[in-house]
Amino acid sequence: MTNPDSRPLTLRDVSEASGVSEMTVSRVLRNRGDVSAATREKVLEAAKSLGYVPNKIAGALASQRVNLVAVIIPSLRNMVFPEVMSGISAVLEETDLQPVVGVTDYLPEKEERVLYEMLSWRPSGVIIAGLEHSDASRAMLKASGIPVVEIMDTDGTPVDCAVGISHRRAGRKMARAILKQGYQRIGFMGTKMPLDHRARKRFEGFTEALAKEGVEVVDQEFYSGGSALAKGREMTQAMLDRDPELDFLYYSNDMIAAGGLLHLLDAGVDVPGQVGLAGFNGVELLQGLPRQLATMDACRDEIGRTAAKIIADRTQDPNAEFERVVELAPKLSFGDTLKRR
Amino acid sequence: MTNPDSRPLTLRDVSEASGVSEMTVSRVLRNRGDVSAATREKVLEAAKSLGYVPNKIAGALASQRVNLVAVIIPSLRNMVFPEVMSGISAVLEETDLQPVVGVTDYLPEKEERVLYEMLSWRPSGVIIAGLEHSDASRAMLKASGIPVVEIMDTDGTPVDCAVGISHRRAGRKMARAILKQGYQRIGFMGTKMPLDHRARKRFEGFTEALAKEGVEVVDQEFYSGGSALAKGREMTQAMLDRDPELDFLYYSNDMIAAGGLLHLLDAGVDVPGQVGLAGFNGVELLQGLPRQLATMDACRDEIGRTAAKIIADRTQDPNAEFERVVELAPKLSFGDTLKRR
DNA sequence: CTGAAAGCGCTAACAA
DNA sequence: TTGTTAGCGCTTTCAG
Repeated sequence: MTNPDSRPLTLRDVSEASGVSEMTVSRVLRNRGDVSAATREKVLEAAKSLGYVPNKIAGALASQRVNLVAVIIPSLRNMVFPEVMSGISAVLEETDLQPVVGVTDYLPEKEERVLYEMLSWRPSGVIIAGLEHSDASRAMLKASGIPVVEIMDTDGTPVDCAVGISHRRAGRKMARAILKQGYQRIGFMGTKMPLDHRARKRFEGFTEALAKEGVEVVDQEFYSGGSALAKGREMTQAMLDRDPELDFLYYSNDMIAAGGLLHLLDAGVDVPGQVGLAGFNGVELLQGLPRQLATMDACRDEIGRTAAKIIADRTQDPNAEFERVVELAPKLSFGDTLKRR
Repeated sequence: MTNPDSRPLTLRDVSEASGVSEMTVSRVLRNRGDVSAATREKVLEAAKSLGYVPNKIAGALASQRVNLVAVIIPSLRNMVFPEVMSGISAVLEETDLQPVVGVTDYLPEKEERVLYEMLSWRPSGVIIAGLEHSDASRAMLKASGIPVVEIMDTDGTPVDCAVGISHRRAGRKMARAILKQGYQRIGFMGTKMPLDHRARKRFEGFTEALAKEGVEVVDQEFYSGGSALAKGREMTQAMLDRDPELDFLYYSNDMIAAGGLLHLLDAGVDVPGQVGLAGFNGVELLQGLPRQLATMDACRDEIGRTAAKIIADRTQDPNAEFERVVELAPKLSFGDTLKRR
């Protein structure tokens, strides 16, 4: 704030400094329409030497166009979302659209506030995590008249369109893989997050597929707060203390699974011979653990890219075709912790 | 996009629906000025039933006020920045200001673009990581006429004001602690990031303090890309192969330090007896490792809070007093990997 | 190729 | 307590 009182520069300032009409200055600055090289030169020089920064607020109001895409996610702490963001940014950087992030902390009311706030800037599109929203949020999305892509999840009905994976199917797939390896006494650990619908759906799919084979989860535990690695350790120890016969542990995310793995190795348990282990997400962060964790890739980057692509296409051409639901297939990697024989 | 062609609602629509003037509708919706309970009621009902979402673009243009704070950081992947964001959000949530994030990927040119883009929305303040910016960026910040807080680092001269820690001092402090424990043959591993000025300054402070005691870093290695944990493992193994006499390893961040730790334990090395270890950042993520890493807390949350506080105060009162440089003191934790005797 | 006029949707300032 | 008027800084549109 070296320049606290001087009025911000306007087009008019550039116009006066260059002796060119505001309109033509505006054209030059936006590379719109034909402007003679000489005039363009004059304008550019004046703008640069003054240090003019255009006022997008006025521009957006006049043109009724805002090159912003609202991206609404539950958290930045969970590495999943920064990775989705990367995919989105990578695609939007090829266009003139810009992502703007809003964080909901997994709270529907906060989601509603954030959404309202973002929509009031009249963005060109919305990318929002999950298919579960308050009625008011759904109403706002519907009324907005802009492309809306719900991401991460495809188990449900999108307001407009969706890109993600089926977490229910992912849970089932993992359950089948575990049973196939001959594991039988299975424990589950996850976050205590009634509002993390995707974790819930995975768990539901998981138990459902087990049930189909007559197997039930022997024990389960949910945590909240604290360091995931440490919690994974603690819960794993506690669960094995309660039931030393457990032969498989399924975790709702890779971090707590890693904690569990470290505990088991410390305790001298044979992994995966005596006890198998699997997490979820395929976070790159964790490559380099003593054992490579069995996990399932959530297609984060591709989800981001696909969602951004849909927004970009539909922004460019409102009649562009698009799929209502894009279901990606998560890849199961067995790592070193899911193979009995 | 269920509602693709219908014109977005305006104040006028609410005005007509409620039979109240636009101005009064505006007052109600902003809780400004005195409005009779009856009128307020009518307006609120009309607005809600129509599903009206105000147009902040028009509002901002008319009022010359934008309740946005631009937050410009190098990356969302490095957990440091989401944590700073939390601090910022926590404070701004008490005000009517909203953070908007821009990511630079550690590239000065991208920083310049992002800054330009954000300033063109005329935010109420800027929080930007680091003290090193291109001339153009510094010029824009100076000319903006709004409060600018440069965060994370205090080794240098801020454009307006700064909140952070001295990374040089942090490096020195760690060096002294290591020497004091009697370690002598010290190796260093870090990211290959010429543009990560803070890591560079830590390293400079580190070598400087060692030099003062006549000690030199015996070996050093820099990496880029890949999983930090895995890289930490590999580099550590390679370095110890090159020089088995090393007795201390200093890493530029906790993730690679954790990889190093896992390798050493696998290799049966006595930590910290035979080889000591230290990282940087104090990421909570890593609590739960077999040994608690020695590290230094970068005061991320407090940096975010303090920076946001400064912006909030100065936005409310342009003449508010504030410190030009707030240097926080990083706390050194010895954990289990930095104590010889 | 360049310019003039008329708003975009809202709010500051004033009047009633 | 409520309403009226005049812009905010730009872009659209239409005329030169």
